[in-house]
Amino acid sequence: MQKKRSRIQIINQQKLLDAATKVFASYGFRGATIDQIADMAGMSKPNLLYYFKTKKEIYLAVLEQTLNKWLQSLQDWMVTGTPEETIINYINKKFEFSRDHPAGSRVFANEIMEGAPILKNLLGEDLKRLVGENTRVIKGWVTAGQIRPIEPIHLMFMIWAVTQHYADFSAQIETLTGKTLDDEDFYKQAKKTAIQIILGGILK
Amino acid sequence: MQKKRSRIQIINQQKLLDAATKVFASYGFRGATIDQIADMAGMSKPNLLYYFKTKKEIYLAVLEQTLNKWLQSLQDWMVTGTPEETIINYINKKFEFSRDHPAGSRVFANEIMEGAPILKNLLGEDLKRLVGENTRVIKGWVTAGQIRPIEPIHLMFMIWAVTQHYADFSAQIETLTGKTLDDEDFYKQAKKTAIQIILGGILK
DNA sequence: ACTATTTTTTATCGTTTGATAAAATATTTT
DNA sequence: AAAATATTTTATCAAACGATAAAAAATAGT
Repeated sequence: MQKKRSRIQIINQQKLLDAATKVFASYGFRGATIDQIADMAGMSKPNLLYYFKTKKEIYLAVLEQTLNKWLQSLQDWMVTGTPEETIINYINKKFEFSRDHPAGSRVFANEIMEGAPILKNLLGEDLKRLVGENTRVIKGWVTAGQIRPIEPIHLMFMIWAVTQHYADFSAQIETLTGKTLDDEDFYKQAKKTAIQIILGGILK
Repeated sequence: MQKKRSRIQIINQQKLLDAATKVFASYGFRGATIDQIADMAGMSKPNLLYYFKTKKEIYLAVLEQTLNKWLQSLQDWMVTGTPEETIINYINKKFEFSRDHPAGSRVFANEIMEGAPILKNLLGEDLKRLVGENTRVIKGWVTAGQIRPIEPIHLMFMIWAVTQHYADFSAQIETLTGKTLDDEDFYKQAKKTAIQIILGGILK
């Protein structure tokens, strides 16, 4: 039976999770140190370990929180609209996530580049199922002649790639353009270009 | 005056660079350890440090080597052909790099996510210049009415995003599809889809 | 074959890192 | 206000890490 978390506990745990997300986003699990995380949260190391017993525990909590936000942002991709509406909606959601949770996006990227040892289990079959459903929808569009013949899985990879790119490589993008997704105009233009190309590439 | 490198030196340095590229690709600069690198190269740690005095030195050597391969693979993007030919050629080159140097691609990705502290200086203005030239070419296509109106920089980001995605997220791609770019059919299909969509999205 | 040089191994050092124990302080409950 | 509980700080540890010194072994030059 779990005791209910106190007010102070909730505040500090969230403060730590936010700090941890940023540190893990920059340096990955192995490269991040709990000293860094504690510092960024304005806390001592043993105090951090009072809330999360191990480095792995706080990393897991970060992954879980990010994953929830991510899945939540994708819930209604399955809406039954026209291909055009659906794709636009999907790209919108993904761009939103990249803008609102760039650190979370990079945590995923790091985890995957380390071989996704944790995320693989955490996602389990959920992502496979989700991808399976989506590919089936796209396949349906193709056979119904609503879009040009296309390999669904690669279309999905393409959408993921573009939207994540703006979050994961924001450092590079900023040196090249001086802008980030926080810039309203830049955000709109990036999204518009992605939608224009992808829709133009699959619609008849 | 530098003494010429011995046969053994050349072999071992390359062996270390190859191992280091893989380790840095997985864990980034901070997360990688020289023990891991030495192990993977079948060498003792002090022996590694005989060839590269510090961790930073071997990291720099890895970045430099990868950067050279990368720039080399992009040298002739400026060929004056039709937009269609040029884009296809460019995407081809990028896909080739992702297939032949996936670890190198991930080293870049890690470096950029750490804020690109080294790469920023190493690239200096070179990348900016390269990007500037390319955007000018694309802009030319637009004003000449050869392709649909498009924001050049975002088109470039899109091409980078897609091609790099297959290298950087190969772990995820493999769990979802069971395939990697080493699979000839998968490689062709990924490339074909990318070209189809991007060309379809920009050509009139 | 002998010497000089290069390469490898063994031993070790100071720091950093993840983690624990226990004392001190703050907060909540009664 | 006193007692009970929760939180924070101080002190410390063992293991891992980057790095060095010096001896041993291997290779190259004469």
